[in-house]
Amino acid sequence: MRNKSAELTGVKEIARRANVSIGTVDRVIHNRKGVSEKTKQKINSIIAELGYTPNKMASLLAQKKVLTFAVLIPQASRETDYWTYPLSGINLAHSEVKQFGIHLDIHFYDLNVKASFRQEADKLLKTQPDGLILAPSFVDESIEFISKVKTLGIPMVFINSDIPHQEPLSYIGPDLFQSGKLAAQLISFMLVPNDEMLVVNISTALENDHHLRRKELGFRRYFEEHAIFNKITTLDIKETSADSIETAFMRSFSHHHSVKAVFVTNSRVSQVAQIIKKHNLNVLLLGYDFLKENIKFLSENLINFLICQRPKEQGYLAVMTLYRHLFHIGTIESAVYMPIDIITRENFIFYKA
Amino acid sequence: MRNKSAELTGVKEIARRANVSIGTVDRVIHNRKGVSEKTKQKINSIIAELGYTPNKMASLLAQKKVLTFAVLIPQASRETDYWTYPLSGINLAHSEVKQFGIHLDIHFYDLNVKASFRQEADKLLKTQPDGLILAPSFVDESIEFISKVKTLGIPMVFINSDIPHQEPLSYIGPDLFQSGKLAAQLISFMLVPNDEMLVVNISTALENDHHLRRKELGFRRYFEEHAIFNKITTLDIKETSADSIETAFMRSFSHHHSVKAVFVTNSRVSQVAQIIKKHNLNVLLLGYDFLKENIKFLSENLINFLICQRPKEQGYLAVMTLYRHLFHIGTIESAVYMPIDIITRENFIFYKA
DNA sequence: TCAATTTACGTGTACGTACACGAATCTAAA
DNA sequence: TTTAGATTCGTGTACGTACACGTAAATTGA
Repeated sequence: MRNKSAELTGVKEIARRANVSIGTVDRVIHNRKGVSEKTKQKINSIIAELGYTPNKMASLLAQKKVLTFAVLIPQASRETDYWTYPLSGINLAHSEVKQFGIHLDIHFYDLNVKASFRQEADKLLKTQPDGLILAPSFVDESIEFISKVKTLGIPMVFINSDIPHQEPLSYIGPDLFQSGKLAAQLISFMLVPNDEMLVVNISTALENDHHLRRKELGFRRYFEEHAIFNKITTLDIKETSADSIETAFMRSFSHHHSVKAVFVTNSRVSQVAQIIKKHNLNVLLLGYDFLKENIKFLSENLINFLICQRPKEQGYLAVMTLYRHLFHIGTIESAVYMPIDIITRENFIFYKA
Repeated sequence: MRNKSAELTGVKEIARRANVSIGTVDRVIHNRKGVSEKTKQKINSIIAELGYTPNKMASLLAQKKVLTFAVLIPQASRETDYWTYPLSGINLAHSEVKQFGIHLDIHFYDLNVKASFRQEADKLLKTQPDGLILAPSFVDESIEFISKVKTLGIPMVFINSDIPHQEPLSYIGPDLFQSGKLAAQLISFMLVPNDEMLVVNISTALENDHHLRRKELGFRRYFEEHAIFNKITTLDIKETSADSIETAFMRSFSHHHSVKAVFVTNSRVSQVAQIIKKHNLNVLLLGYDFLKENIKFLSENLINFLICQRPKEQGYLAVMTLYRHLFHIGTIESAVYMPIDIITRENFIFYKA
């Protein structure tokens, strides 16, 4: 006898108090049928009285449960290694939970090829995963996919971007509008009357630029709210080759004589930094994301601020959220907006992307 | 037979391959004596070959292990509720790991009473904890305590501040010097020639002000490195009553006619904000920590930047680090420097302190 | 060489839960 | 009353590991 006293818990004790066997208690706990209403109530009341919570370790052990989480996110590309960060967060989390029998089934799609999303999504569904982590970059394709997932009853977590009215288990990612406001505030500190600003949205025609719009809206809102009337010009660039960007940017820049600050609404800010360096322009430059290229220009002082929303932590939290949901650990928040981090030359070395 | 095939792992399989019983394998795994060198080597090589890792669930279940983590941190006080944040992180982590048999034994000391540290430290040691989380605010007292802890072989994590040459399992907290540099950079954006700056260190005589010095050093270093020669004045205030601070601050302020920015090196920045509000002064104000009072002034635009180092996450990580250490999950880094977060009026609502 | 140790190993039970199987009781139709 | 069928419940084994206990083999001393 290992534990002398205090055998206050466990199905055995419940069974003893209810004058039934542990099998019956087990049935009640898992709402299986085959128990009379009377004994079920009796057992439930004892469970409540004892504040019984099942021993996870024993439960997992007995179940020999192996859960598979499917992941569907963009492939990191030559253009940007952004998605390596969420991926590393996902892998980190996995390394912590795999001992509890959790497997990962990771699928990548190409941000430039919508068909690849469909293809991987279908492939993924066939494996019947127990949970899904999705970066819903393509809106229509995602909605179609999500409806299938929902009918299968697979819990789902969105990361990086949300899609309205889809109600996943949880959304983990940024609040785009607010991050635009923050960019505006940072610039506003250094603004004097008559300074102009440039908002640069760079994306291929294929990509959904909804994200960028939200940021720009937040950016402009800030100045409205604070009654700051410096001129803001928007520059949309739909062709992402270096030359195209340079041509478009320099044309716009030459039209506006007192541009003091440039706000690039996504991680392509390094391409603008390159141009600024080449033409030796004197402007404040703000952009997004902790990417190698961006950090390079940040440390050269060509980019002044990077706004970042913990891509690695997003991946980590996504896995942990599914894990916690399926193992009934704690409560799950339906949306986790990541902190909006400000990265500068002085703090980037401590940033854990 | 639940698992049809793939019985590739587990002590049983090891035992089978080595032609021994699981008892012998068990002895080898736990380096217990009573195994011949030959079979030990054989078993070890099979373990290596199989890449065997013990099933934590089964192991914990069999051990019926209950681990106690002792925590020794300052009591949150009227002056500052800072320590409620690390505490909440500790509790959050606990809620996630208590199902694995981890208990917490939390002790608080009074930052104004050194004796309370000693007292609680002694009390704590008597309970023979399996791990310790320590905020070593008082240097000498901590060193004495730490040596006792070390002789007992109790793994230990420091949070919030470090003590050199003590080599805990891990240090989790800020890099003070670097955060001072960041403050300097933020100010430098808005600086014009002849602007002056004020560095304000507020602490009781009892407290160790080593922290504040490190930040000030970083702050000054930034300007040196960038060859910026605006005047910086240091103001040390050793009496923390509101009146004393106001008198000292206003005296200094009136001596320097073009103070553009004030850098308060700890969380007492709200007291300075109060003065600035009262006297309607027009200066940039930077300080530390996500406290209610500070946030109030931040949203009133009286404080412009708060530097924050995730106190909640520090507590969370401390518990998780001990947990992971004792359960042999992953590898433990000897120092985890928290990201240096910049909090402004526009992003504070998303900050998870 | 034989007993007394020591060394080396095997066996059995326990941890708390899950679940298959089967036994007992009850209900209702013949 | 008999019996088929449903309902309600108990029993046994398994999950992978830890550890106490017991036993066989090797070693030592005389």
